[in-house]
Amino acid sequence: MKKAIFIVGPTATGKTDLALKIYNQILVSPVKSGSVLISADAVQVFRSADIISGKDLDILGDTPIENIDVVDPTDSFSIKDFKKKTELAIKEAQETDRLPIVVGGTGYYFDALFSSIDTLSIKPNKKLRKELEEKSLEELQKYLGGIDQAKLASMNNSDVNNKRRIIRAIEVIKLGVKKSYSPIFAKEDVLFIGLKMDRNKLKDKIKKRVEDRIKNGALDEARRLFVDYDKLSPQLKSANGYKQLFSYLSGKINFEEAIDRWVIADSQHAKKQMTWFRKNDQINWFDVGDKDFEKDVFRLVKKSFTI
RNA sequence: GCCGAGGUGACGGAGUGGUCAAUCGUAACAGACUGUAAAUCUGUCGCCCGUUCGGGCUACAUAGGUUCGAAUCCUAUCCUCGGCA
Repeated sequence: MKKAIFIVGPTATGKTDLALKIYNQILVSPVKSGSVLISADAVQVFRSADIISGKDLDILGDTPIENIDVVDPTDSFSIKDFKKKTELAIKEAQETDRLPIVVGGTGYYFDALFSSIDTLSIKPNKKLRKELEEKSLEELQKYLGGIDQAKLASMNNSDVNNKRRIIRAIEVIKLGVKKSYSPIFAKEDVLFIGLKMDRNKLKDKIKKRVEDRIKNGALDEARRLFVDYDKLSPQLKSANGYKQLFSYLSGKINFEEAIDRWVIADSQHAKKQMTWFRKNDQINWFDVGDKDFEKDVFRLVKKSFTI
């Protein structure tokens, strides 16, 4: 018997919409006391970041959802916070006989729920990071090799060239691993539903969606946040849409270019999300281009939970 | 019409006789990922063979020419942009 539903897939495939439908379906089920919607999204955690980040407030209506609007735009939020909050929400759901439905596109966040990431307890050391960031890649590699040759040797070509990863590695070694977190369940305990879409169609949809968000006041939202730009969380500053509109507001690029770049960033994001999720062989994929895909999803849900 | 600048791979833009299938950036494609993950990083990127290595073909507006050798020099044509008419 599965213990939860995870709805994954690239942006703009209608994950929230499907989650809500399943939520409503389970609401009327005689064997479950309902479900709990939990978001796995690294940007929608921020308050005041609504339109550009694509919170589906309109389709959610009054339906409660966890992990949305949990921090201020100037706060930081990390995978550690996600793991903590999500596990709490899942436990609570289980205690009240409700089914946890985690929906989102941040693959890394999902993975954190299945593995004991020992280094997660090691907080970022701002001073150390600042200090190390000034060093060149070569210097950092040398430094890491000096304190932990094995770690350096274990890093792949991609990571060895990634300053950020080397700095984190050094940080971890300096502070030492303290405690480990055990996962709340295994991948096999989860019914994975993956939504996908033809790449070109997805690109078109992303473009339209960006245009809609502009019509719905994305620029005003960006302006409001831009006032406190220096204090904003780096995560928000670099998030799709925000990054480009901030760039426009600071006069670096014109509006049209900002829009174009936003669309491109979203498409690239979708591609990277697919790269991430493709590795997970537990996912049951559904093409949202198929007319009857929802029926198939419901059939699978029913079968998996006997509701 | 005259004067000036220029036409390079999907795009931007280097290169100004040989080491050029052509630096670099973007886009695209594939991938990595253990506290920034919508982040950060890696690989590929004219076509065809062949394993790394290599080999062949077609290419720097078009057509000729000079030269052992041209994206680079010369001539003509077409086109673009700026200035003057």
